Amino acid sequence: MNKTRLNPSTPRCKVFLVDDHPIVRQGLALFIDREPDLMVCGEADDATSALQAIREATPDFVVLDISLDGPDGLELLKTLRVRYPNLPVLVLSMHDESVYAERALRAGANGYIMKQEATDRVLTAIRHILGGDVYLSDRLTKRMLQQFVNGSIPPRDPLAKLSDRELEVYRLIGAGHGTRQIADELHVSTKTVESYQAHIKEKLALRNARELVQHAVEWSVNAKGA
Amino acid sequence: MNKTRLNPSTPRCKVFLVDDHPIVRQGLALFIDREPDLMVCGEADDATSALQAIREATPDFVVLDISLDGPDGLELLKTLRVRYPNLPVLVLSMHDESVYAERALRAGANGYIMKQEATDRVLTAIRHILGGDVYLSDRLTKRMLQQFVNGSIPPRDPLAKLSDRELEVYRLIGAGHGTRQIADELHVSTKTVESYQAHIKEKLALRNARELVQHAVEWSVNAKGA
DNA sequence: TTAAGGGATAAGAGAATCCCTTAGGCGATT
DNA sequence: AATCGCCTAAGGGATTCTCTTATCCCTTAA
Repeated sequence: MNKTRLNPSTPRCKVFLVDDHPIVRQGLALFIDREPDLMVCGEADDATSALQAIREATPDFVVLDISLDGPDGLELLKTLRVRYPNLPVLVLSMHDESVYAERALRAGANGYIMKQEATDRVLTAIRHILGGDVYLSDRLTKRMLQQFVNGSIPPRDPLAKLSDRELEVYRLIGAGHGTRQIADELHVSTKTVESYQAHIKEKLALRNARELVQHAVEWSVNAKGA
Repeated sequence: MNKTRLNPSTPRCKVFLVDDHPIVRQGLALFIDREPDLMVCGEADDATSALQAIREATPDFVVLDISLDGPDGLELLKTLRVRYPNLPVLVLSMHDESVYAERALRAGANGYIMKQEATDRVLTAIRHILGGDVYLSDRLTKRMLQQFVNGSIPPRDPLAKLSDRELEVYRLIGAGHGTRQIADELHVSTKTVESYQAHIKEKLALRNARELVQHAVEWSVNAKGA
């Protein structure tokens, strides 16, 4: 078979991109459009517009960045899972796998890949997933298997104790956002955000609000950690 | 005139890319290479290999991501400034401007642009800089001007505008201390500490208390203030 | 020498947040 | 069926935030 031959009877797979960095989006788009069996059918830079655009573009595949402004990628992923249970989603992240990978998979992602990885890995991942597999890095696969074998492993990262929502708030705190601002971004009451902040403080053993901000900012500066 | 005709008498400007995300690098590369007057002459994903590759590729321009693994982009920028004082550098960052822009400019960057901005802005920025200008976002330009106005001519270190007492409070904020705690430590009233915090916010053009803590923590993490 | 400016200190007041307690709904696990 | 964790959010007092204003002291300039 010839990979370069375009066959109109097998139309290209329509891929939708969600990432708040236009550079990344357009870079990916150029790459994907070069493939004979793939094409980009739309893009979005935040969760809200993504949902709308996806409804109209009816993609066969979504590439999703975890760390969006406002409601983050994890939230969007969960919503997508409800509305389109069979739509395959590949999660992109600039963060180390240890922080988001497990959450993403639990939320129904079909694959997880870091932006540090080579670009053609994205294509590999897309094809793996379209073939029905789940795509993970070797390292992460090993870790998940190990976790499977000996029950659960002691979470070395204290952030693992945070729930998805709490982590989302934590991230926004690290970006310098205020309580009210976060409430608006997540479309919940300030009281709810206050609750999350209290939970985070307790789980991370932080004594007051300043220490919480300090912790979150330091984490976000390191931005990838181990 | 045909734009597609390559004219050997006006060689394309050689651009070097430094970013630890291959997706971003290749996306930018595809974009830049489409321009008739620009071309990518090399790439690197960390500071060390960047220095070596730049020596060999002799670029006319460098696009540099601030947040690299290992020695970060700021370090690399400073080194480049020493070795190639006239080599123009555009700094890319995924962080909000308030975090790194000042440091980058102080370290000698010719422009600062966020990955959230449109891709063609990168091209605009490159051309601006090649024309001898400095490229900043409108918002950032405004902020810098304001600091220029209500400060003095040398905005070298924005912290230089802080009084001794204010700097002391700033330090303690960066350590995660609360208002009351700082008041006790300095043996003054909480009202006084509140005043200092307000002064600091104004002098550094920070919008709210969270941003103040963010700024102070980031400063203390970088622990050099140089 | 009188005025002006900046730094250290702090009070007043309304808004926002912090902090602690409590709680309903929901899905998963037991 | 009971329990547990998560998401959501309310009540209420304590603290902080934010803005405005002010006094005292010291230095510099008119």
